[in-house]
Amino acid sequence: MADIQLSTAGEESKTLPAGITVAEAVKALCSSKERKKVVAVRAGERLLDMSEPLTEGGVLELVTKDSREGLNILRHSASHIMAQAVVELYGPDIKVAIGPATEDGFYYDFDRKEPFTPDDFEAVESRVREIVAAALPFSRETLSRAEAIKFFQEKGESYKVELLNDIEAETVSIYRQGDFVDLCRGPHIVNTSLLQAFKLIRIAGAYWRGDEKRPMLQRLYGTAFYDAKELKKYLDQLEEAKKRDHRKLGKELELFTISDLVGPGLILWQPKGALARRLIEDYWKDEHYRNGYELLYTPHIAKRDMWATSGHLDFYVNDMFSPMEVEDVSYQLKPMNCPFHIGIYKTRKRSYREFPIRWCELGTVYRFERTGALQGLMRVRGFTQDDAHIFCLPEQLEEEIFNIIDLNLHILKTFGFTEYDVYLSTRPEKYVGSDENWQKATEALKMALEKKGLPYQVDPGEGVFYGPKIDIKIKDVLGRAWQCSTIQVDFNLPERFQLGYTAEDSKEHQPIMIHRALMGSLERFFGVLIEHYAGAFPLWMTPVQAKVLNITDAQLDYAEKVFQQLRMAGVRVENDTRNEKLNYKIREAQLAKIPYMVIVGDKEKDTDTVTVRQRDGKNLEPMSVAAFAEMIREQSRIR
RNA sequence: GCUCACGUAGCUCAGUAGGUAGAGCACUUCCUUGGUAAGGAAGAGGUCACCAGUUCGAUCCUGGUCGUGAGCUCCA
Repeated sequence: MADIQLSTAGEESKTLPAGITVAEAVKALCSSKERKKVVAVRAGERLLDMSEPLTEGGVLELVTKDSREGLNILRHSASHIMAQAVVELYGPDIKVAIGPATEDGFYYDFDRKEPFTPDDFEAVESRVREIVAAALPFSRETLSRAEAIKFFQEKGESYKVELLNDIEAETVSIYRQGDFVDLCRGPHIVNTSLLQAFKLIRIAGAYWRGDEKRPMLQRLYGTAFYDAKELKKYLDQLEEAKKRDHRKLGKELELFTISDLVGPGLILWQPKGALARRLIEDYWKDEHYRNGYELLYTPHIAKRDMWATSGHLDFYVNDMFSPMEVEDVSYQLKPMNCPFHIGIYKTRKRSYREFPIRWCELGTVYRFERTGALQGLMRVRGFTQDDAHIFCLPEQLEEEIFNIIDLNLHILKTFGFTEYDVYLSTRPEKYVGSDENWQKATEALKMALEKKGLPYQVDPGEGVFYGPKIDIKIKDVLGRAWQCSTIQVDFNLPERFQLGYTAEDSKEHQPIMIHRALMGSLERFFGVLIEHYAGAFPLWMTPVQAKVLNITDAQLDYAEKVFQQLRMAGVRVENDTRNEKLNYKIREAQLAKIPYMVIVGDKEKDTDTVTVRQRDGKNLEPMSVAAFAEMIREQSRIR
């Protein structure tokens, strides 16, 4: 065979014999240190196993263990190994479906009559370890689609046959390790011994191909890393996330509750949570006032006819609560605030001179969610949107978007979120509005993002049917992403409600409408905040800033005086005058994550001072009550 | 909604070859007046989620309902 020219990215090419395997090529091209980290290579579009022969010259892009892709390869292989273990353990009456790598691990779906139990974990894990110890090579074979269909049909693997029927290519690949054979594009690790750090995480049901009309399969989730330390880090992070779970902290800190009395997905804000929410709302309102918004209030129900006009009955009924009859008229609990704001817009004729009109509302909406979807504060049936609608001229669109992004990032920053993923969603298949408008609006969103210098990803076709949108997913302190902010251009509602304004030409035109929410849902955002701060809120939004702790009953009167003085100075303060030891009181205040403990004993009483213990356990120098109040005021200022 | 698991005092959890229950914390009272993460004692508190069935008898077994969790689906 002839020679071919191969090189790795950025290096000089070498002449090597055609038909050489990837492993041999890598050996020839890379240092031994580099070589150890390589698990596959990318040649053009394709990822290649180490064992694949190279017949054409070109540039090989190394896929290393420390890359995302390299990790995905390991995890994908891990799913095959787990499937092998399961098939070997639970016999021939089990069918395998699919087993890809995911964001933080992998899964494999099985069709098996008996449910897996946590006890099976042990068995599967130890079987996996045996397979790993056996260092079985992953071998790749290619065959025609027809051959593959025949092969899997004979094995009774009907899911694989179905997959094959949907594949268009005439040649497919299968991978074999030991006696386990799976339809797979690859690539895979060289042999099973590379799987050194793995763990089964959980069992769950999953529909075949995500379709609830099709059979429910059993999905085993696991995760894998090249390095045991990485696995430990991941498991520790899961542990940490569990500690921060807003449902757990919400209960412990008495922030919110969900009661059987009231119903699932409906949030009861307890005094401390309600206070934190008020502080968030006040901040939000102030910030909006400063940015030229006007505040609105609108009701929770409206005539069903309105929802017919708005189009919600056509495209949103499944997410709405059932209607109610009032004096023979049908009313509807609101799933969105927009039509109400339109009701206010339509109170009189509007002039272009008024634009942009910026109206905001903390509007509580109700959406029907299937019981299985509900989750703490994160997914509920009644929630408050920090909503706003901006009515503007086409030429104002870009600047308005820019201003919204600006305000958005500013507010997120105040809550400690400075990292985000930004997505621009473009026109979906089903849409309303003219192509020209879509293009203009998408362009305006894009320009605003670029002017702001925000890196973003385009989500083609993911826009809402009525207009393109920007979504901002914030990253919390554990690096988890939460979708909160959304900015959407709407061509639909102005048309449906026949909105107009008189332009310079004294003719009627249709305004552009922007919907946007920054925190998204106050409930969910609060949930994210609880987890982000692990319940230890910053001073400005913590419900209790300080707690007065007296040492003995001898200081009861002084403690009361200090407490009153702080309260009058605007400090959110509590007074713990119970007949308990200081240690005990400190422990409780600490667990309640109160930023400052104000300790008053005889020493303080005699000198008219307080000793302040911080949440981090450090003591401040004794100071006057006035000085402490001033310190709190200073530190509570939002920058 | 679907699959699996779970549902015992305010909270965290024990428990019972099926004979109507227990701990720690919290709560109340008393003793103690103690300087930086739990002082001691006593008391009160539960139709063991709800409804049916099996049984002489069910918190425990069976079925259903409701709720919770993990996913699927969906999304603020």
